[in-house]
Amino acid sequence: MRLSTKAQYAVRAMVSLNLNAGTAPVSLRAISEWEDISLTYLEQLFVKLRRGGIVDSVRGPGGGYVLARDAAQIRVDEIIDSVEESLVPVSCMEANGECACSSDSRCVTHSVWQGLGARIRMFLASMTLADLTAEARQQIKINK
Amino acid sequence: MRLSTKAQYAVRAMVSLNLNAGTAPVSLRAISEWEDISLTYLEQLFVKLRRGGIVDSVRGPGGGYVLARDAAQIRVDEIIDSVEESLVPVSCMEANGECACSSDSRCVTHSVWQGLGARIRMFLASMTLADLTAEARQQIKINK
DNA sequence: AAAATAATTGACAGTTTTAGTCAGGTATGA
DNA sequence: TCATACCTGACTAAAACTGTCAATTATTTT
Repeated sequence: MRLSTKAQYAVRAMVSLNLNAGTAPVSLRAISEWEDISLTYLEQLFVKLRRGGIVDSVRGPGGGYVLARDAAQIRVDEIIDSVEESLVPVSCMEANGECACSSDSRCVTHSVWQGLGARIRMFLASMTLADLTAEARQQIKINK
Repeated sequence: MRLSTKAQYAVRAMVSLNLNAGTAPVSLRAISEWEDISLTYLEQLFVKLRRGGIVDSVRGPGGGYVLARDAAQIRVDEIIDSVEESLVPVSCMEANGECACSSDSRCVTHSVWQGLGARIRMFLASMTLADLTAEARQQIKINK
């Protein structure tokens, strides 16, 4: 029941992006240094985040990435969805909650996984990037 | 964010065991046939379930496995713990909630994972084997 | 126009985990 | 003692994870 580092990195990178968002776009190189994540790996993640409508890219010198919309409108589950990490706990079950199993007893236990998946989704959908960023600012202030 | 098949199989096998529990112990061979799970794989799982205090084994001819205590006293999270599937969503975090990370921003996102882990645990701890078995009986009745 | 910057893409590879199988050994009841 | 059933450890094929590398395209600055 592990969340992949891909998902963890994506969320961290997004917090970092928002923390350092000024008037100018933020380059992946900068995030790479701040967060100590491989630049090329970040590139992979941000391609997906862009396709997912989470960020917009700005090309050329001084370019980088900016939030596609307000941080308060970006939910954590959207970030994880974008990098293609399934939040459904079992493989045979689709995002809509349907299942293609034959065995009876198997589908009984499925109600458990289905309920679990719904809780996970609900929790991650209840948090926005703005929440996390505010928490991060608080944390940094304490550590000073 | 997948639950391993190990955990899924363990829960299914426990439901099957409880469904078919009479006066005699239930053999793994029987569960293997009912649930279409490899016998040797089941053996691996039940060694751990026994060590986890979920089931007791009865050796010799006519032997098999029985519940170590009443089904209503066996929580789903205990079953999953027994087969050694971590319910904590990130690797650096221990079951106690502590984390050994250095980066500040990383630990900010950790509060998210920590909260998520707690929800998962809470949900799975709220369900007992008796609940699942009752649900299974209901399901079987409907399908008839 | 040229150069520099930065995003974009696709192929590839090492490592780890998963999901089992296989070959035996050990304890128990009939 | 013999069949049954549990117990153990080693082993393996396949998949997923976690990146790296090389090359390309687009944009802005000089």
